[in-house]
Amino acid sequence: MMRVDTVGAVFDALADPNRRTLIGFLAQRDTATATELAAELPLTRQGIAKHLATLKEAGLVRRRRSGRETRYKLTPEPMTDAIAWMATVGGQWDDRLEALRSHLARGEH
Amino acid sequence: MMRVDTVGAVFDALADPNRRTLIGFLAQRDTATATELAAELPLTRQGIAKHLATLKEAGLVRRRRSGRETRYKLTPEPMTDAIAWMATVGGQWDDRLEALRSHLARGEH
DNA sequence: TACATTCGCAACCATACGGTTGCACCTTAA
DNA sequence: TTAAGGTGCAACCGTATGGTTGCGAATGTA
Repeated sequence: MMRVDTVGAVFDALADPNRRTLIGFLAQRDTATATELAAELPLTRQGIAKHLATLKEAGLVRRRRSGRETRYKLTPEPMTDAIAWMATVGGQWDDRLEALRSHLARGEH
Repeated sequence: MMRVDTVGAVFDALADPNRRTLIGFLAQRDTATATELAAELPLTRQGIAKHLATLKEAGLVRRRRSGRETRYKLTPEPMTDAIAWMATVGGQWDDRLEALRSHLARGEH
């Protein structure tokens, strides 16, 4: 379920280093299960599952059950909202961010 | 003092809604003191000061003492690092982020 | 059927964190 | 010199959060 405060949820999700590591793994492997990811980090499967839950809460990941395993996939679209927020507040102070803001505003997608 | 893990510090700083509000205020007022900002939020001056401290820890704000007051100014440059991280991990999955990544990689700084 | 995987839920624990109050220190103005 | 405004530091408190263990339920395999 997508939260109301997308930007807040995204920043909150990305604030944890383990979660950022998980995102890094998911960026390479297309899809993974909690048990698979637990083999890569010094965390229990349950710990991984919790992190994946908050990532899903932020809309950064999609769960799909297939048989007896649930596979997670990265869905980084909500990041653009967070980026847009940063470009907005920082745009008038930083040239690079202003360039970014106008770039996003130009709607080149 | 600028932290080693810039990206982590930035996400951590932006994860708190009150801190995002503070950044919003600083984006409009150029510079402000903790007591001034305390008048805008339902927080004590000390609470504001703490938040400003973590913002400074992330390099998002600059402190400058002038007489008996210390004024804070927004320095959003570190946000570009955070944006770059998102564009990198999300680039291969999201066209908008990929466009952003290549935009940043084109070296417009 | 029986057994092994894989998962989700719940309880639990320690620590980090947001927020407050209290107070001492420095700077400006009377 | 006294008083007031503005800060910073430290102690303190409650809750949120990262992390664990334990266990029952569902799915796949021998």
